[in-house]
Amino acid sequence: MKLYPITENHLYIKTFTKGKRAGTRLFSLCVLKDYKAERLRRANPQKEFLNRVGLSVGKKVGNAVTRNRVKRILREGYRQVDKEYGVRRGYLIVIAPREACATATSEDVKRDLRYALGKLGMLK
RNA sequence: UGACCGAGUGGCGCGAUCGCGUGGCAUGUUGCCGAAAGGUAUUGCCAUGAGGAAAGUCCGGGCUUCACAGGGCGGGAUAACGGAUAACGUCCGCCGGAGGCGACUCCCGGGAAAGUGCAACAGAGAUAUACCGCCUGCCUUUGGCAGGUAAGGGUGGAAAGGCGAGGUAAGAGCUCACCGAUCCCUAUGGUAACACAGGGAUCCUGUAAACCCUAUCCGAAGCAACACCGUAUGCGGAAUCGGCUUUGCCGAGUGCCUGCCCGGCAUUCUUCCGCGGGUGGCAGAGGUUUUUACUUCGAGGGCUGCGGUAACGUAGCUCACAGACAGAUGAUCGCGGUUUCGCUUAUGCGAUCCACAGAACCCGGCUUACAAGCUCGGUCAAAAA
RNA sequence: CUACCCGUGGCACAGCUGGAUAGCGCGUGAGACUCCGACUCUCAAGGUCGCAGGUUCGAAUCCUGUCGGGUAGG
Repeated sequence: MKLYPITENHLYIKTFTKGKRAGTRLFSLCVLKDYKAERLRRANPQKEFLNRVGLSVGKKVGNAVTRNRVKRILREGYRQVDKEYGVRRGYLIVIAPREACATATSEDVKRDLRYALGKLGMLK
């Protein structure tokens, strides 16, 4: 199950302003229904709905090495949560880490992701 | 043993599971996005996948385009000397100066005698001067006026090189000896800067990291360069000329060469330019080949030999090494290593730490950041022998 | 990638070109005024001029390097 990134800036803005939010100590997470989900489903050979995940890591988090590490841990955490609990498909998900994320471990990130996604009713 | 100086190395390792980028082979769909060019998707296997600074973007080059014609002005950079190099503002050696007991370190190190500018306050006076003082003359003699003087006082960062003798009314490089500084000549050493010795001339404040002068070098822009493909529907901008002796010439306009001028090139028509898409550039370059593959070259890496004080050069062998575009290296576990701490006779056990930091066209340097650990060479001091 | 700007008391700025006093406003503290506050007035404290080196008699200012922050263009 590969992760599809969000590549357009306007989708980030739209998700932040119109989507549902859930915040934890480590990050703030926004979810919005994907209008192009049907098209993405048709492009996929399995004909499944997909989630597009965007990571908005600001310069406040740290230097380039730290920002890359935060993104890797978040992707790994999302992958494991999706594998163990199952995330509902057809949504745009934007995750904006806070500064505390720079020192967090992967266990912390996974736990917070599960909490935030569960709060928004995204888990099956 | 302690303190210190210089140079270099190093950048945690191995294994298992899950996951990611790129390339290849197979598998698989005739799907999805797009006007087109083109792009993209499933699964499996194999290969491969960040640094010494990838960073800052401070210099130099390759590469690409501009018409890779020219001249002048302007602008920028460098600054003892010799060498290395593709090139450099880099590196090596060396000279001079400064610092240190020493190993050694530091220095934007041309010209102030081409010209201009500036030097607050203090001081009489800041590039030219007479406040006190000294001397001479005159007068109406507690003193005043005129002239001479740069020795002494005081100010200042700097006051006409220092000191002694002669000289003088008093003085003064005014003259002379010695010393000092700058320049020139000769001899010796050195490729040279320069050193040392002798002779001559001059002695004139500092500042060029003020303008400037001298010598040398530099065309401009940058991979968002640029090339090719596509250009449906569009958006923005420029021009739609004039005269004559009419297949043309001249003027004018526009665009470009260049920041400006001269000079030049293109164009003047239903056409040109810019923007919006994609692929390449892009993983060193060239050649042969349908591909695979082979081979050559180089400013690539490693090892060895030779030359050179060194930077470096050269010969042989060997290796082939990331390439994205929301941006790929991570997570978990196990074993081991390193630092520190605690317990322990030792062994050992437990905890802890492992930095700075992420390629974006590519190289050579500089600068900055950096946890331990390790190696080599040298200096000084103390003690012991 | 290229071009450029700014770092000065706690805060926002001037002074830099053309070198010689570090200054203004707000804020802080004390005092005066008032029955008490506010306003106003007076006084005071508070500055390695981002850092390091250099030029100079003398550097916030000039030069070089460096650190941090920011702007514009394609």
